[in-house]
Amino acid sequence: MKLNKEISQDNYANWFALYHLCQNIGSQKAIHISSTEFGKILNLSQQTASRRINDLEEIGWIQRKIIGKDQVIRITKKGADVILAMYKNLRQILEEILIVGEVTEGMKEGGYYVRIPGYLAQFQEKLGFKPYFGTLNIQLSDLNKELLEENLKNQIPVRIEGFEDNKLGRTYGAVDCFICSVSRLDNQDVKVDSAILKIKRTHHKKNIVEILAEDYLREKLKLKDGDRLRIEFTKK
Amino acid sequence: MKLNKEISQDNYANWFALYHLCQNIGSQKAIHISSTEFGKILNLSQQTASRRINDLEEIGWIQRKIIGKDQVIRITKKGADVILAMYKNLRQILEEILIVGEVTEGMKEGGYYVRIPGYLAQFQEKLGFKPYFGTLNIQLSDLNKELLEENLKNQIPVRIEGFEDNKLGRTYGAVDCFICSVSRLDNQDVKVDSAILKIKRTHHKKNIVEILAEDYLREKLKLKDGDRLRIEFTKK
DNA sequence: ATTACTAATATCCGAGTAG
DNA sequence: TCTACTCGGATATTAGTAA
Repeated sequence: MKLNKEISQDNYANWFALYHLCQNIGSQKAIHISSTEFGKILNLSQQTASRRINDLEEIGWIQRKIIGKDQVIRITKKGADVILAMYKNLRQILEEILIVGEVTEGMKEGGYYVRIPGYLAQFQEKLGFKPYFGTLNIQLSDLNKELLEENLKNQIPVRIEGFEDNKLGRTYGAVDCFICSVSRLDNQDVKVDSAILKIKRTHHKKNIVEILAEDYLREKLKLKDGDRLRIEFTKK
Repeated sequence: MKLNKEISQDNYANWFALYHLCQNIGSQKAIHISSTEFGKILNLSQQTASRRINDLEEIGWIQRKIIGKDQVIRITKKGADVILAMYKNLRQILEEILIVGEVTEGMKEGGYYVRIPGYLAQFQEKLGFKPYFGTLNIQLSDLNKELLEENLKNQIPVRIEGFEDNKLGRTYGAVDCFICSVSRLDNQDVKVDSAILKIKRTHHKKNIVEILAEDYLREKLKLKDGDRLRIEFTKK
């Protein structure tokens, strides 16, 4: 009984059709494809594939030219934006679901910084807490690391300035911190304000992140090696 | 006539249901949601929403507990992987569609490097071509820049080593190059082997990328300011 | 309240086919 | 060949309820 031909933007058949088109366009700017071929891609008949293409054109997600037997399709800006919007949504979802890592042993570089008075004073002043004298190390999967890095790009770091120790005659470099909160995966009620320590010369191989907090996190969250933690950014 | 209840993984109704669930779970590990509420999110009836939840559970994308009137849903690993797979596919699509920028004026830092013999010899040796004495500057949108950065992470750079010039008594830092090819958006047939110059002290504000090639790209591709170029990375 | 069954109905798909 | 129409049958959704 509906009069508008149900060609709406939240029709997921259309979304999937666009998605598959994009996948098959690859790096060309346009694709020559018949409705039969497209039907094969979508696991649908030529007739339905043809209707999909029509619908996508009506929505304005694609542009299409039929020249004789040849049909040339290109994705419009509007269509690319639809893909982009979904991409961004998925990224957000994954960041929320997946920024999770395992507690791993040792207090490495991070702990070193906390114990140097020139840094410690700054941590205390700029982070708003006096950090425990060691850091908690979190091991991330490649994907988690990647997602974390992407996330950090959108954060404004707390910059701990470098300084010189004249007596020792040596220089200490600047360090960036990223405010976050950490919690056990199995108890989201207790979230501890923390900071990720971003040290210049990072391990490129090991996806380990160092967490700074006021409390001794292993005790506070009753953590042992291998326990899983979620890192969150209490953002905007 | 089909006996298997058509609860398949490539059923996009299920995919969208999972997607919307994820969006509403947010950073909680689980969500309390009734089928009526879920129906509102999906723009579907309570009955259909209920069936969707059942289906998702059967596929193994979610896990669900009904305790009295309360229904608690959590995404399984398998479900998260489905989202992740789509994310990765979209990223690939966007990289192919969207790594596009506008030609902008000037030969900036890049050109400087090419003219220094200590660098030039290395460019020639390691890139396999003797670069033109200036670079082409490409202005990227924030998103394009972001996608490019992500892409570069997966590339192995050609490292141009730093060196010292004893006569001048100064040091030159290392530079990373990323092999790519560039082409006009409106003529994908001509692709020019090039390299992105990754200079340490990048403009953090301006999303400008510098391209090195054997030919004078402005001439070779008949470019003027504002023309759009696609940057591609030939295969993985 | 809930979830979810069954039956009625709305929607979608593809065979046949025209242009 | 192509695209894309009509229309009957297949499938999905919802209304009415039960539990």
